[in-house]
Amino acid sequence: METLPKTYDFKSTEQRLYHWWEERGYFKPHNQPQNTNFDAAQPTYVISIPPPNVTGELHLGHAMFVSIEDLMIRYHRMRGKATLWVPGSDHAGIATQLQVEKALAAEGSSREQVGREAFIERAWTWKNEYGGKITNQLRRLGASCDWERERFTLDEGLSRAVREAFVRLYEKGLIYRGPRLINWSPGLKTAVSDLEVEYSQEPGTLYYFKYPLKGTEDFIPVATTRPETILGDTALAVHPEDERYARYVGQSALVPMLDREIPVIADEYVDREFGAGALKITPGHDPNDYEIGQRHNLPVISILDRDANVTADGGPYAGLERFAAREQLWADMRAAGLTIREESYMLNVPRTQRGGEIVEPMISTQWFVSIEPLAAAALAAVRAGRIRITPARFEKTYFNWLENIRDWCISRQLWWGHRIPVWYAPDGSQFCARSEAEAYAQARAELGAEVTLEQDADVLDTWFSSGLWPFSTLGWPQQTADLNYFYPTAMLETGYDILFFWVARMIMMGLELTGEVPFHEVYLHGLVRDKHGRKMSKTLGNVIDPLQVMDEYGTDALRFTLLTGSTPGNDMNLSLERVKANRNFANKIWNAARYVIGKLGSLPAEEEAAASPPTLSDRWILARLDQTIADCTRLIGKHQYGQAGSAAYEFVWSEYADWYLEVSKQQLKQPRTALTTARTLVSVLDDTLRLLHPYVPFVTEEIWQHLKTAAGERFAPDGGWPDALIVAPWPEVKTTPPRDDDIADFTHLMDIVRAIRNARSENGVDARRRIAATIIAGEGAAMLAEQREALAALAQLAPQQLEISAASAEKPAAAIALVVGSSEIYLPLAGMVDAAAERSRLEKEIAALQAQIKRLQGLLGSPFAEKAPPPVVQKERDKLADYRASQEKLEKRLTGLD
RNA sequence: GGGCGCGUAGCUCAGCUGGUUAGAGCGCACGGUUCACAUCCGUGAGGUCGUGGGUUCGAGUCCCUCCGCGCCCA
Repeated sequence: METLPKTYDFKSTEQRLYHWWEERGYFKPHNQPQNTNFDAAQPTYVISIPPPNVTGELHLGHAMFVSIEDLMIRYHRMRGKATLWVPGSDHAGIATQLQVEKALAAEGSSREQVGREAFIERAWTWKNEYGGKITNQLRRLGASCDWERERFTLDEGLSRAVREAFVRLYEKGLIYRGPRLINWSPGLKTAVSDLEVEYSQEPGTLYYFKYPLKGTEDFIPVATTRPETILGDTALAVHPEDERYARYVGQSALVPMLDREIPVIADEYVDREFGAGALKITPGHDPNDYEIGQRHNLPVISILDRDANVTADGGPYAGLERFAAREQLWADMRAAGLTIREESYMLNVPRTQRGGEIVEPMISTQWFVSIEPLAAAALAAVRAGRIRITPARFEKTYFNWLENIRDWCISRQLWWGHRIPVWYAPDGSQFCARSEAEAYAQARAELGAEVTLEQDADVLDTWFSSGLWPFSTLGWPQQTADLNYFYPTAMLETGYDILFFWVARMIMMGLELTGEVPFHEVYLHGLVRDKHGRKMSKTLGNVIDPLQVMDEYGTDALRFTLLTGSTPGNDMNLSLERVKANRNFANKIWNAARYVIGKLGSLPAEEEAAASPPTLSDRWILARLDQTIADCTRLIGKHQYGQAGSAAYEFVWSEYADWYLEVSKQQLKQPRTALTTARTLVSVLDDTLRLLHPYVPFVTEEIWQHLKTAAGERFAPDGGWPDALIVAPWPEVKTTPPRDDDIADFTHLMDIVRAIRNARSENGVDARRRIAATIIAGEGAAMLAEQREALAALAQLAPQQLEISAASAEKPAAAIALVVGSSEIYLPLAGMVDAAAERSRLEKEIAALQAQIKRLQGLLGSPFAEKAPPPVVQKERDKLADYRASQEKLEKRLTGLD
């Protein structure tokens, strides 16, 4: 006979099982083009992993997405779909480059010193050394990805996809290059996209000053938060209806300290209430000003260079750093009598998502995706329901963003990334091609054989390659067998914080390049915060490391906590107490199984009990299992993963373990019922493990393997034991229609047991003492009689002194009387029943019932009885009848006491 | 300025399309060495579901107001 340790030891289990699963090939689709018996008609279920940064370290965001996606994957695998989870990682241009630069700096070197080629080599070394870290951490979470299909965004295949995508968009006129106002990161020395800029409210200063007008002593007062940009002003704007300044429109103003002449213009954009009511226009360094500049054909002056130092256009300030220039200029203006005042002001400061330093809007020649046509298609796909987003409210966010989208700046002045596939000839003409050779072919045809080309120095935004992820990982642009079979994918699961960065861009790219939606469904989860709802941060010191949590409580406990503690699209606060509780849950299942497996060794032979029909308890647990299977399946289908998990949890703990296992102890002692009981124990446990497997894969697989061995052929499920739980079929409801009467009967028994336990506890009866009981159960008598052993065991009654009858004239006098539905229970607690106390207790019970009766009488006398649906009304009528019957019984007892 | 989410038991959270004495875990009180489990078992206390109003026979659930917290976009 097999014996299991007393507690579940996740440490000795998790790694072993993970390797075993992987080795056995369970992470691969059972049906795939590489198989000899491949069937292209079989349905698939595919998820592309949100590729973590290759330099990243596991955090709870990863733990969250892995838990949810692995649940989805395991569920569909068990449902029989050809299930594929494509793993991979992202080269994360800026993040990785910064890491490598940091390493170089530590050696007293820099990327400029080592040069581009050596730097990239260095980055690859870095990637190869640390890149496996994050994927190994994903494995620890139990991620059942097909690792043989693992991809990296800078792989040759994916790089080819990136070049192909670029060329196609370029040839279609959807990619262009040109000078535009972009967000410049002076620290990183690269352009970043609008999305990579974060705005933070910070206290600052609003500077008021006089804008001198040419040829007069007059001036217009102007306010600005960034005085240094005065150097780049090319107009002064007032509101067209502003009487204060109307007469100046058309005249010229003089840029302070530079005396450059600029026009005074009128534009509706000016807010007369703000500051002094007039606006200086700096098209070279402000997005709004840039637009006004375009409307008025204003010249654009760049007064800051790539390092955010003042350019020659800044005259005497040339060479100063931007904030030094601000101070110097303001001091000079003060000396010149041009300043008015300064007031403190809350600034909206643009900072880079990565480096955190202040972004400088500036004119720069960059590559852009002409986004509107792509956005239109992406909008249409979701509007038409070809892609469904859960929770649905994010569709609105998605629409709103795409409807107001601006061209996407895709070039980055970095080295680590996909080099832009464009080559320039000495005369400036550009050739966009899939390879250098192709570019040369084009150039020679146009410019002659002697032409020499130079490739664009920039790389592409990392999100450009991420946008191709669902199809590039499957082989696109080649029409591979994988692509044909597995694309479009089924589900895209990720955090709502990258809806725009990633999800929307994949939809746009997928539709444009493959003509199909890249996935049919999007599921967005929320952020994981600390137990008080604060964002986790190193400065707050409240970061919870998932690896530590797994070390302490096990992977299953963490997964179950994340899965049942969150609702779609909402942030969750993680508390370690809850993780601990879920570790206990894993142990609970373990011990239930330990009991079942232990019992299987000591059963009577088959012939002794071959024909025993299931008892009420057996039928009840099977009926409840069916309900739980139906609930879990329905809820998972609706993406209500938390509720489905809780339903399984409740079933295992509060029904199977707390009640059925206890009953089974009695039933197993009797040869008549032993075998059916064992069979029921095994089959309910088997199905329950299947239901829980997507949530807590390790403990369930481990138990299931033990169960399979112990139960053997004798108690095998229909169709036999599969090789492993991970590939076992998802449970089906076995009995239809549901056996509601069995549930009602057993529930009645449970109510009786609870009432007796309660009475015992309230009367201070020693928990170990077996007491006598008389139960008068009317129509329920036969049912209870059949369950008398169970009843006696559960309520700690003395079996010889347990009387169950339909009706009885003899009601013990010195006894506590309980009424549970249609049953009356008498507990003759010799020497413990105080008549006065019993009377007062009964009176209290009666009063409570009367209150309920009164309430229901009122309800049923109201329009409720007319207007509510008949079944609802009937339910209340039945309740009223029950209460009345109970009241009657208790009153009789009360008078009987005299 | 526009949009969204949250506010339910001391704490962390469920509660799907409104159905009538509101659930879980932890914590708390009392009692338990019953042959699966003290990472456990039994019993119990604890909530006017942020506020005010409305719709309805019926509202934690739908609508509006306000208060508090958070997020996204501009």
